[in-house]
Amino acid sequence: MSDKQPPPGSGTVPAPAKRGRERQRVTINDVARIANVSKKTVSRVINESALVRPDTRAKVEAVIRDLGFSPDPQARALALRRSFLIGLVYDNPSPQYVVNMQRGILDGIEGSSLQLVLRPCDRTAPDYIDRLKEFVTRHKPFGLVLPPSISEDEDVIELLRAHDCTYVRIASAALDQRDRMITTQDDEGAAQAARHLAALGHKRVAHISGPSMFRSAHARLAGFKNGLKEFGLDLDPGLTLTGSYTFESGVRCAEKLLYGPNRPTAVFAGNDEMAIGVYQAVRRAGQRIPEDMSIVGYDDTPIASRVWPPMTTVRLPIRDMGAAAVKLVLDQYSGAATETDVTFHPEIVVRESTAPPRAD
Amino acid sequence: MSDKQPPPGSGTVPAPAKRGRERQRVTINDVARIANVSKKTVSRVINESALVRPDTRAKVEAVIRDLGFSPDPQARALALRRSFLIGLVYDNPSPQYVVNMQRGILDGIEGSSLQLVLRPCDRTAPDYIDRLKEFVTRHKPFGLVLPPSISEDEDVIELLRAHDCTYVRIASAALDQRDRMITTQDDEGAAQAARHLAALGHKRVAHISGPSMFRSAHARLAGFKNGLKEFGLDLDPGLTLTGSYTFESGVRCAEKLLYGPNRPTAVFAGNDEMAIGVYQAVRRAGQRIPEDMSIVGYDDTPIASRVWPPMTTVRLPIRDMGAAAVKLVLDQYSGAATETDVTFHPEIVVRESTAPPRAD
DNA sequence: ATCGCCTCGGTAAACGTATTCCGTCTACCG
DNA sequence: CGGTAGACGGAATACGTTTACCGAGGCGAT
Repeated sequence: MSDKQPPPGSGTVPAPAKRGRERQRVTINDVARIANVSKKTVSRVINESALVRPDTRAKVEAVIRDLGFSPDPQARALALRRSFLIGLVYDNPSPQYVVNMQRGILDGIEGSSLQLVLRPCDRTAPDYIDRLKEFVTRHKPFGLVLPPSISEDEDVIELLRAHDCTYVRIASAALDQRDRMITTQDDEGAAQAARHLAALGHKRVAHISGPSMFRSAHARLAGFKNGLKEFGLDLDPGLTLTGSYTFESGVRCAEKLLYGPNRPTAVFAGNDEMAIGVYQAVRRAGQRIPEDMSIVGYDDTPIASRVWPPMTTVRLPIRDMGAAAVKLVLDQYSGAATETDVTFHPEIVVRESTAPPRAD
Repeated sequence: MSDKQPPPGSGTVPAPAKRGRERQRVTINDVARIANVSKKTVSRVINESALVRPDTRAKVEAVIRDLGFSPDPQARALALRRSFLIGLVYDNPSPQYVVNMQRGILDGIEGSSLQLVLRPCDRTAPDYIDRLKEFVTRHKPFGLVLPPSISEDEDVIELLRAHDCTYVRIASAALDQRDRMITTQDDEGAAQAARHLAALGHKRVAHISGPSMFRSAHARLAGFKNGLKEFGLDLDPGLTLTGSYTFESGVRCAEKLLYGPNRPTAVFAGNDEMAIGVYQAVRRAGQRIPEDMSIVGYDDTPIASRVWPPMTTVRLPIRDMGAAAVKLVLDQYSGAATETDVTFHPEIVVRESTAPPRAD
């Protein structure tokens, strides 16, 4: 059926089969007509405007349900100059971290009309900021979720501000500004790791930190030092290496520790990915975990509980953080005057990769 | 600020700063004006129409570059009734598989104006098909990539056909129809695993297959049997278990094998995720890999080379497959009469989780 | 009864691109 | 030099939604 009234008197053309498409898409006009309201009122209902009486709203919503109407995202995007895409912009080298973040975001957009689009990028690429800018100006995302590293790039933040693009940062609490942010107490998590190892009796402990580009790397290093200090221990600078949050870098650093002077009895890695690298190096050297070397990771990604022995690590509720990030984006849109930052607390989960050091 | 043009003749306002927004978005009209062509010609250039002279095309393209113009995706989507989103619809229980597939798709859309959106779903949910339908009708994706399990659901295919939504299936070669498909010779890969184990001297081998919902599970089981047969071996039905492609199911099945009668000396798991579960169970039982139990996985996801000992597995070029899938979608759009299916061949990569069985 | 707020309607114009239906002009081939 | 196919223009409309501007009616409070 055409939704256009044929001009009265021109009864010649059958009219119905408008265009080749079988059944025409139901539009906001149909809803308005059937519900006996104006299309603007329908629009008001859809956009959650408060200026609509409850019974009217109910009536419109009933028609919407009956007709199975849902507003065309492309048309809305064009009119609102804002699409309904949530962009996940990441350059995190740990795939597991990214997967968990994705899950969280998907949890968060459940029930909304948002879609998750992936925007991996390479912070070392020269055109990285331009590509991001192009994405923002072209696709006008509804919101952006910025996990660590990206979230700590002030150029990015400035860019997003300039184009008033909604964003939520996920970052270490170290950042000065706490607006629109999901923070984690990385120093606290690292301190827990330090206390755990110190309590087991380790004296010579090593740390493999993440790349300096990540604030979390600094925060975890600092927290680890502080935790050790509580037990009167110092972190030997010679046992403080810098990796890149990747498996391979974990292997490399661990090998330096194993074959260098002053071999440590325990290693705290900046993330699970590198900790698994330490596993590999220790195993390759024919040594045992935890008897010959205790290992602690960070993040508690799935692999931590899949390796043998199951790995002691600091749990970060990455998935929950992703969901919370979306919630903040949504809140910012609806103008709800809720909190603009959420803090998550890490917690050590002790498994079997840590034990007292062997008596030498 | 009103966005209404002042009536001509009222030369009081400076006019340029139209709307509060700083710099106005450059549109196709600007390009047409500056390039001295009609906006239709610009549209023709953008949409790769053949009916445009090379020099005209060059001129327009130059202006496009100078102005930094790029057509508004939302407006295009509205006009073309087709968005520029590539949907990855998956229910694969192995996160690593999904990550690799994502990477491949991202490789594939590089340089195009497409975006990757994630559509996880649950094939066991009652409304799973309705939700997919809603996505397709509402967002009118440019194309869908369907990895195994989803790709094997004929209801889905029928749905997509009805809404003429472009899609590409990734599936075991077992499927009868080979159109719009990325196929892998799963039986061949499994046969390689069988030959490898048989050549090492294993007689009692077990198989943990994936859920019957996946064709790959059947293909790998069949291929494994055939491979064994080449060496005069049979697959004991009692040593043929069915998992769900998850780590936990791998653990459960392995425990049955370890503590059941007729303990095997080698296990071939339907994917890496389950194979890692076998690792776990064997380790938990205090046994050694590969001395007490040889293990072979499937997929060669990153975890395979991260565990200890590095795992022998059958490599599937998942990332390449994802990229190839996008290529097929793009080809279908441009009407290029290229091949409509691509076949990938798996290849066993021998690491250290397999060895001859101990002499009992 | 009157004022003022809340609710809702009508019309028209955006938003930026694609498409359709011609018609005109150029260039090239024979 | 004529014919023809290819290249391009102009104007209008569609795509489906939002929004601006105004105004009208209803209802409770004063």
